[in-house]
Amino acid sequence: IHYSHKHKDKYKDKEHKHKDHKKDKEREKSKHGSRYWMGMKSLDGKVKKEKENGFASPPHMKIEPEEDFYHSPKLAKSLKRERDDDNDLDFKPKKIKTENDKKAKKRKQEDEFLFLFLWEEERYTDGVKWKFLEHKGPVFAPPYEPLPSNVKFYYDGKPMKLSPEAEEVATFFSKMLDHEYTTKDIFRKNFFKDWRKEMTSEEKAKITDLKKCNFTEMSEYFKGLSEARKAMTKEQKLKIKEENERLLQEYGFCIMDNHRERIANFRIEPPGLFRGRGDHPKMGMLKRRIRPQDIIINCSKNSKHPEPPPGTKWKEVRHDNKVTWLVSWTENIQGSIKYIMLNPSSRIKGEKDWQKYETARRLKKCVDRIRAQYREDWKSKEMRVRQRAVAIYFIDKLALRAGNEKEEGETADTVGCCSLRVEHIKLYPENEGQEYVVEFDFLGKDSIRYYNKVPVEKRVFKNLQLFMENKEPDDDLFDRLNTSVLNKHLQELMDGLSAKVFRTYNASITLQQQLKELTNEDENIPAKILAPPKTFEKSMQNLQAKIDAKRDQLANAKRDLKAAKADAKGLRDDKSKKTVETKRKAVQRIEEQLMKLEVQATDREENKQIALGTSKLNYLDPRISVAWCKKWGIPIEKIYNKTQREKFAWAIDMAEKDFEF
DNA sequence: TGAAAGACTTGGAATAATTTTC
DNA sequence: GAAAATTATTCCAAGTCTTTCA
Repeated sequence: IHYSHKHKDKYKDKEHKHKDHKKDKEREKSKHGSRYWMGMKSLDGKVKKEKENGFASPPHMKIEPEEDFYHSPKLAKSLKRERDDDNDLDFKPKKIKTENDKKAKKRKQEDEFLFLFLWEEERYTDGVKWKFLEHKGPVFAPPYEPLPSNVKFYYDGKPMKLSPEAEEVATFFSKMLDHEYTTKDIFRKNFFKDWRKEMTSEEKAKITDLKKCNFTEMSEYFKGLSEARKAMTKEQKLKIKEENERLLQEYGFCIMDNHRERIANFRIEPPGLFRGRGDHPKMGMLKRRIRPQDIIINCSKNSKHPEPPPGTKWKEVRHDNKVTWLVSWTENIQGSIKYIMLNPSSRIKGEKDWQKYETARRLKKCVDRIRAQYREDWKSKEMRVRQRAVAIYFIDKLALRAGNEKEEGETADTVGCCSLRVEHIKLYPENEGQEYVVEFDFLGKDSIRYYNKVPVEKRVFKNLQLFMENKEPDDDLFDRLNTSVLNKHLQELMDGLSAKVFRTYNASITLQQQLKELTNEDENIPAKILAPPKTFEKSMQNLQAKIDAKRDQLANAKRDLKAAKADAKGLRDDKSKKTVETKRKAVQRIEEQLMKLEVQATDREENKQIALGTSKLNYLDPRISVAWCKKWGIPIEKIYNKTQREKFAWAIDMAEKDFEF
């Protein structure tokens, strides 16, 4: 086949240029990952044509490289060499499931296409993420529209016309008036300080006390606007929808290496007041408006780069194909960089996701060894080794996050494993009949409280006592450890291993086990798996409230019935008899409703068992669920909604019913 | 070597769209 | 057919981890 050489040469070229083998991982990744993505919506119609060949449709052949898709870098390398040496264009996957011979010839063609594409994908070595990238740039926040003159701001009871700059910031506050934030001291203090920066000197002189500011008219005005928006006619709503769709079509997609890909966040974040989570020292600060001169554009040299709005300039246009972002800017609250990147359905995100689960599957193979190792290390002579070993145990057993250190005063005070302080744990040699109990109580990511009482192994317990000796409550529990030391160690234990891999691994392996356990042949499976909503607890509470209300209602109805009966007994007329009947019916009806609610409640509670809830999107290998669906004939739509199906398209395509995590 | 910068994933809250209930 | 409840989507803060820099 003629087109082979060109590619071959390209490949060889690369090989010579890059002698370092650090990135073998990347190569190995694309080897099998491309299977799905290469068949995806393509721009030049090339793949589409192949699709007519039956190639890009769900595969009826299956490639089964040894070792569950994973090659150690070394192996990957040698496989590659082999091919290279053979000048191998009729490279065949090791095993092909053949259904019949008729299709064999066709399949061979497919293999050649497959090979070609694998070839193509293999170019991405040394961190290169794409070859071609073109997009339309970001959509900026709409400019500020001054308030109508009848909407006034009052200072100290008197109306006061603000300059547009000061007024805009005031509107940010007024829009949050109903929010708890605006009652918090830090929020108010930060807001007022930043607001004053936007004021004219006259305004600054006059407005000196936030308590004297009255934003209610402004607040009412915005409430009115949102009411009006809700009350719009069908046509008006449709018009807005169409406009949004137009914007999406124009700015919401980019072209990356022959694919038209959806962009995740093509709109620049509008200005507003920073809302931190928990006790964030910066809450209330002004998030300033992003202008074209703040924006760095990233695209390929040979693309048509986006034009800045008339009369403006980009900060920079660069061509860095070692990164995946299209647009970036520096945010003014923390000074961190924000990015515009692709949607989870894109090749670049999907491949990465897939890779993540492959890493977790590799952990499965050596987790026993690693566990044995850290248990051994609990006995180490070296303090840092012991601390490391106990930390890994927590990460593995309790799914704690790594816990990077954070700059004090810049963010809320939250911790993870490595940043735990003495004050965050309590030790109980005995507690409620269990030995060696550790009580965790700390604020984790997003200032969400982690509270847990767990019995641990004696050695762990003794070590913790040791770590806490002679320390103040606010001292680090693991004073000889940080995340970079920890991850360096993990990396040595397994290529690609870091703390968060344990979360992925443990979540996925547990899901698989649970599915196996809880699904039995003769049962009518389906309802079980239906994922409880993220708001599970809340909806459970709602339901409970309903049940309680219904009970009250029932009690009332019964009382009424009794009263009516008594009446009827006394009066003995038709009318009161009738009332008794209706009351009786009412009681009956309410009883039925109550029953229904109670059934609902137990159903929901039981469903929790295989809760696919929140972790579904980030920690559970989608192939497990996909395989389960295929095995039990459950439509995938029951598990994943549209967005999720797009994100996991690779898994839906890739996983067979016998997939094992 | 350690801090800072950079890139990318994770996850809650707000908001929009859709479905259910009354 | 409106209101309420539920579910989907968007938004963006807060993490993790890698790379760069001094």
